[in-house]
Amino acid sequence: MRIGELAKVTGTKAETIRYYEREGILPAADRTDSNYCDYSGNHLAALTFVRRARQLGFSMAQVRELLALSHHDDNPCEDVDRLVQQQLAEVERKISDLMALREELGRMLRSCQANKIGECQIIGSLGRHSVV
Amino acid sequence: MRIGELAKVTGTKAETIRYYEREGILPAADRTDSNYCDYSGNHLAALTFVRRARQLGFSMAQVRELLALSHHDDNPCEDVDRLVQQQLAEVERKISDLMALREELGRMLRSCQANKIGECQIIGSLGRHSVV
DNA sequence: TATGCACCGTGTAGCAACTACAAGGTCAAG
DNA sequence: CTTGACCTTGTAGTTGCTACACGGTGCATA
Repeated sequence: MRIGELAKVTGTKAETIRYYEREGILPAADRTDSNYCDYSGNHLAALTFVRRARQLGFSMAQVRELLALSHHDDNPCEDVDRLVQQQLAEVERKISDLMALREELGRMLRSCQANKIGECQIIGSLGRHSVV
Repeated sequence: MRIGELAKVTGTKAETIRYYEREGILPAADRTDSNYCDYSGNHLAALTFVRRARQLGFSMAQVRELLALSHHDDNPCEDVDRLVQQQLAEVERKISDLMALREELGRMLRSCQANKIGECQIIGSLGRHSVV
């Protein structure tokens, strides 16, 4: 399978695949006589794994850990659990930050009854207080 | 006021302040005889504005716009409103993305009853489906 | 057989928004 | 007069890609 096809079936840009290979996130592909990359089902599986983990918000470093863990079938999965829990906590933190922001932005919009910048509460509020 | 003091009162790193100046987000500071930066109350106000806008999730480009708008007291504040509304919409999009992620991660955690990587549903689920 | 076009490979540079040095200058206290 | 905290400039690193430019390859069509 050439890089374009792998790109298409995984919804990943070819350049991103090359980047993963360079970074050692994906194993190097075989090469044809004319130096084209030749990807196997293993590559497809690995790339799918990586993309999915990235979509779930795991960092590249965490993806490396998950990949390493996934290669040891006999180990307990506490470590995987821990990574997922960490990520869940991180996501929850982000959600609550963003909800605070949403409140603040909503307040700003409601506060502005003026129609000149000079009296605009929004512009004013940017200068004064600190967030939350 | 020297850069260290401005940094302290605004909770910004000195290097970040220099970066803002280089980028033209903040006006250049005056210099003392020994070439130290000398910041005024205007700089403090501008930096406070910038930091607050950044904390609210506005991009540097948006901050530039907000700054430009804030300098025209007589203009209507529709444009400011529009920027805040855009940002609010963006924040809401991020919140819903993250809530979907939270669901997914929670599902993964609950699904794993195994204690070996080989049977781990979490590792398994990373390989198979696509995100929502 | 020639040629055109889509594809591929390598290498390098760019994005956002900082952050982290290194190498050297300045200033006040002890 | 030296120590230490502060300051300056310049450069390079961070994360996770993305976007070229330049040249080679493969296949269908004229």
